Amino acid sequence: MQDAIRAAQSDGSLPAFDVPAVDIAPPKRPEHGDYATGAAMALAKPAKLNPFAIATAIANHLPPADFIGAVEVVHPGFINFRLNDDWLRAQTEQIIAEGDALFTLDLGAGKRAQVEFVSANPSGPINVGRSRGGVIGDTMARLLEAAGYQVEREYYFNTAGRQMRNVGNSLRIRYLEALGKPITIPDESDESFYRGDYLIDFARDLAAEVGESWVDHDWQPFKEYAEKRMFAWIRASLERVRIHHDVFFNENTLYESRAIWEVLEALEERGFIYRAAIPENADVDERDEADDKGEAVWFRSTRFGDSKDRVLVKSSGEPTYTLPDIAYHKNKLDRGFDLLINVLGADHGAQYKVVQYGISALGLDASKIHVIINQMVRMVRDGKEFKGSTRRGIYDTLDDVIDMTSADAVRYFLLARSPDSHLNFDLDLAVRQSNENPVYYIQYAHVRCAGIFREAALRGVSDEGADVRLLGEPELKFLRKVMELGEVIAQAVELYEPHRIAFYALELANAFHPVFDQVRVLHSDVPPALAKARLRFYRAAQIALRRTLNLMGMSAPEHM
RNA sequence: GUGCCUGUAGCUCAGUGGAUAGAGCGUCUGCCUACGGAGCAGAAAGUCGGGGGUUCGAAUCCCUCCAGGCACGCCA
Repeated sequence: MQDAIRAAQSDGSLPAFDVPAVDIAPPKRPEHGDYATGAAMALAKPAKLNPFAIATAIANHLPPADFIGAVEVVHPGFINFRLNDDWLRAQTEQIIAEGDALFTLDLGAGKRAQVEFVSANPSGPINVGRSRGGVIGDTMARLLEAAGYQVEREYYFNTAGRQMRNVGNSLRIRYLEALGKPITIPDESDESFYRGDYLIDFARDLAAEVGESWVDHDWQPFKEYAEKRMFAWIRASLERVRIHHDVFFNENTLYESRAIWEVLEALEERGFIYRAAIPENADVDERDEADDKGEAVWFRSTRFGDSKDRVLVKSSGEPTYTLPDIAYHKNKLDRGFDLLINVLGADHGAQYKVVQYGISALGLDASKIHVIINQMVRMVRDGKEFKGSTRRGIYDTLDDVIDMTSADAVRYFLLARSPDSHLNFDLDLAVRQSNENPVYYIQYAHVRCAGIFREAALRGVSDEGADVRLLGEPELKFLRKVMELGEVIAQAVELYEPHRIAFYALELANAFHPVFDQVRVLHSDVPPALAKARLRFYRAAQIALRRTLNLMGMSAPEHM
């Protein structure tokens, strides 16, 4: 397109103006072609010509290409393109040749990307809310791989804080309980006590393992035991939905390596640090409290537009969460990734801003870091929201939801929404309609392909030596949809919107089923040469469907 | 109160400044002597939360109001 505009300018068909980026996209209505652009309308002003004349000039200067069929210019100035039918038929062989690597792009060739997601501390089983970030992150990673990136999946966690100490203490109480020792379970108002049933199970196992030998131990070994068990559980739950991480990064290593203190020094050298009891821009209320507090170390985040400065080191000498968070992101950048993606729940969105300010304050390139903030998952049952509680037998753990539906359904449900959209997970619907949801519609398309090949094998029909030029219009319609996959991957990666693949999958299945209904392979009316060609087509279709399912981390079943 | 997110068909949600706003589910009407009917063909169903503005053109960008969610600690 841009070449055509330049060519038109150079021979005087169009006046001189800066050639803009041109959007070409499949239009909503099929009669408007396979791809269309309204670029001429946008150029009307700089070119000082009417849009139809511009569109005509561009169309006349388009460089020849074998994949372009008809080009038409339509009032008020749209240019509509149609793919060349023979080129499209030939794509059948191309799709089969590419196989499971179908539409692997070179966007990220030679580049390394890292996706950090889930990152839940091992204090309890993973819930559906966190799993949403898990599915988004893993799908993003799969899409980045398809775009050509070398991808690392990372899980960041902290086991040194109060949260895990409380888990250790809670397990210790349950352990003593399991041994029949006199103990008192803290009441509901004590939020430091973890009430989940799983700690009772852990305690029983531990008691069986070590007997009474731990009765005089403090919380520490209990914490370590719980941590080990919890991580094994979380990893196993994630594995059920085909999520795994390459690197588990312990925040503690940033303390051990003194990395956090180096970051603090660097910020200080750059003038972003001061020590005071209250922030420099404190309001009246805070001034009143000044006497009660010792001196803390502050980060001048207000220089970056933050509403207030942030404490990095408390008056007790202990760092807040913010300091290691900044150090962690510096660490990621130091590891030389070209692209860093961080999948966070909405409840961590504000904290991320401060990290971004910290990275900028260090003089590092914050533009390599991209955050996908996903909104909360609301669990709904009987039309009402509920908060999950394993103890009370109300399900919101990933395991529970998988058990009630399926791993594939969970992946699809959690993926098929814009991350910005609040997600209502209706348990009744997920359970009751598990056979009616889009997951099965998509997978069924793949199953139907598999069915054809089973039947073809029985009847001794093969696609060897097929002539794809025999394929008809219904098949071409489906191939046009397949050809959009590359653009879907590119957009999902460039916009950090992995949910796009889920909607594409539905469209692909939607394009498939009518063809299946209409285009028979193993029927007496179908001449052998045509049957071969059609079988070849279904082989390509199956590959495209499987590729799409794989990108979503879903299985491509042969039977249902 | 401030910041971020959301508001589109009965429900759950897509939608890139473009042409007549889409899908799944639900509802209604047809289609099983053809490779799996978990399917196909079709229909009904919309003040794109309200109001202004920018633009040749707005669900999309800007302002404002309304409604809902999340976050706003020397917690982690």
